[in-house]
Amino acid sequence: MTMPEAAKSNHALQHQMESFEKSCRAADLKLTHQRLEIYRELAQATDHPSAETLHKRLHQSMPTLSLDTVYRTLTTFEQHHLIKKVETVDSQAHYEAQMQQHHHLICDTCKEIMDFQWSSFDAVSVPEDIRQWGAIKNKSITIYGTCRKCQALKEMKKTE
Amino acid sequence: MTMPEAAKSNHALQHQMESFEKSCRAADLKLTHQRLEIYRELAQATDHPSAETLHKRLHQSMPTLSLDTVYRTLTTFEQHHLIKKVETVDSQAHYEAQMQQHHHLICDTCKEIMDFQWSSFDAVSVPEDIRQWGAIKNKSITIYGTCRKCQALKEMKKTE
DNA sequence: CTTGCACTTAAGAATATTTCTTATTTATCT
DNA sequence: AGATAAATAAGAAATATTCTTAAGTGCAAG
Repeated sequence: MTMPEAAKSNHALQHQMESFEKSCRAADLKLTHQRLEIYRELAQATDHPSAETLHKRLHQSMPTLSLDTVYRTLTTFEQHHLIKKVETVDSQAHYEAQMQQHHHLICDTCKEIMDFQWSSFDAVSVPEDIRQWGAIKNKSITIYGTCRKCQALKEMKKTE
Repeated sequence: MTMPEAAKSNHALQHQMESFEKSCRAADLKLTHQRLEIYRELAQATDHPSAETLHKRLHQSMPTLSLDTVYRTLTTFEQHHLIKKVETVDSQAHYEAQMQQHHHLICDTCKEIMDFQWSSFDAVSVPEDIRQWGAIKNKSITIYGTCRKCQALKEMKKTE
């Protein structure tokens, strides 16, 4: 089991970019500056950002990048299975570039989404009567609770 | 383990309505016609409807019911933990009145969401290093795949 | 290395989803 | 039944996402 990823190393990111470029070529997607930067920004992020958040971050270095391009590009990537939309109860859609099997922890206070692995769960197959439902492709867990940071903040407020 | 609920029996629904009314009184929520009908419609539904879907269904019997009231009422119910918002990648928010621990099957073709139980999973506690993250309140599974109905349709198209 | 063309982008308009404002109505407590 | 705080309807507004169109760009063929 691995702990929540720290900022990705340059080497790992570069490798991921190369693999991304290869996938784009295979899918006949042109390698535009916008696509490369949007993918890189998402791959570097550890917080499952929304289109708006990505746009804000990229605006610094690409002042003419339109929000629509971010939306359109994320949708294109998702259709080609290069990134994933994250299931949330949020009004904005959130995205991740992490394509390996993993699960999510969501803090009910700060709403932060963290990745985690649980390989022994991944290995079990679902009960027979659920398999009847159809062709199962994937199963993933979402854990809800309050993260340590938010717990600590609540404690502080109590003692005030 | 129970299979996906069939249309709820009159008796069970009546019981659920009584329990709902009790919770409303306890929470100082006035028992308006709109609230009762919105809750009843959601409790009867097996498809995790959106506010818009509920509004369409209720419009027949309550032509003056506003969509805003449906949104506002669902939000109120959710804040009082009388219903739940369902995690999806959909642009519209989906709701359910089922408050017992359960999990979801989502068909990638027709997008239908079904409930299922997996009590042996519910019983296991999460690995130690994940428990470090904070105070865990709940864990739930989402299974993706193609339901039998949609599989059958795909087969038909192939043989055409 | 230039030219053509299909694909992509930016900008603003349009649509979709959800929430707010305000005047009116209603449930509940006397 | 009357008072009152809460809830509703209607339309306006805010937020989130997608579409239209004209201009720009990657990349393949010459």
